[in-house]
Amino acid sequence: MPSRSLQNTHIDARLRELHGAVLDIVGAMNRPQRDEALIRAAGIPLDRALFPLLVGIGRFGPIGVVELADRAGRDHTTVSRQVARLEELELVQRQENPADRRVRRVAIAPKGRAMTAMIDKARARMGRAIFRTWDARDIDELVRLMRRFADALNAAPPAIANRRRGA
Amino acid sequence: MPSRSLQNTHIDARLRELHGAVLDIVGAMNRPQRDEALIRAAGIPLDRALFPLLVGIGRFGPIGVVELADRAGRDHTTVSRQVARLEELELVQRQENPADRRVRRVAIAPKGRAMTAMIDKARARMGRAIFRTWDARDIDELVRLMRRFADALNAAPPAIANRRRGA
DNA sequence: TCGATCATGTGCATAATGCACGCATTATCG
DNA sequence: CGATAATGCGTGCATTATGCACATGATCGA
Repeated sequence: MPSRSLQNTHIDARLRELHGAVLDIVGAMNRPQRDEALIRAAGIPLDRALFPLLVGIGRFGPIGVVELADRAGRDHTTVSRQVARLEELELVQRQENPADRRVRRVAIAPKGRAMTAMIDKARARMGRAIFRTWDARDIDELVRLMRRFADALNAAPPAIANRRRGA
Repeated sequence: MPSRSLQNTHIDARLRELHGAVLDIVGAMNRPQRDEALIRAAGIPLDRALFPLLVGIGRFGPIGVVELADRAGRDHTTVSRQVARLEELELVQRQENPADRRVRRVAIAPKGRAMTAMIDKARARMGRAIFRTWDARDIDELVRLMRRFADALNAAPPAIANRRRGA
């Protein structure tokens, strides 16, 4: 078994590569053209700022405003306003929660569901194109390891990284 | 060999899981608390908007404003202004490029290098904590597959996804 | 050589963002 | 219990980030 310092050297080198890959992926996701292409594909005009929230609500909803804001990395007041706009567009709806009447869970509305469905289809098309040449085993491994990595990231010590969902 | 439709079914299911993991990772990276914790660790106060650019310049610099803007997912005019502020703070410097005098390559300055070095150290600490319990093989696979995934994402057909660096 | 393309930057109007604060509800603890 | 802290949400308000239109200088291509 290699020494601790050798292990760290190995990990540090991999960490640097990993960071590069994460930056590329985050960059790709943050690119507004991406959203706009998907939005056009969905046929409904939508402000760029609203798009990630709609996707998040479709994916994780019904969800509270605070948690949604945490996911989006924005202040909850900002998200609150944007959710209000999404509600005006009838893409989502806020519903009272009898169990805890502090939270107003935001759920996707039929119109919004239709939109996220088209977006999902576009994403699936893109994904199939990307992974066409991949071994099934590599795909499975990518998914498994990225899931594990994401979980570890969100469970990381608050002092260095960040906390999540009160967990 | 399974039929094409079965393959697609399998890929679609994995794609959905993958999307979830990507959202979690992007969410973690976009969380402002993360940046602020790292900035505090580095000891120098820095606007949140400037932080990702400084990291990007430290990582990919010397780099042109347009390419940097593309990576950040912002308009190049916005990035141009923010780079100007970073230069005022003496964290980066813009240098003329004799080979192509249109571009002013942005490079990290000593003061900025010191800052990114501290940030890198903090990230490495976090990374070691996260991967402490991982097999070396899993780490290697994660890095390899995420790199491949990131490359594929950036090479994806512009119509559906996005283009990158004029490529 | 000359029009197209590219990298960069400025003026300007707009939209997004976050903070301070308040309200209502729930959790905690003596 | 009962008081107090903590949580979730939303509004007013000031600030700033952002993007578009546009201009300039440089390079490329035919």
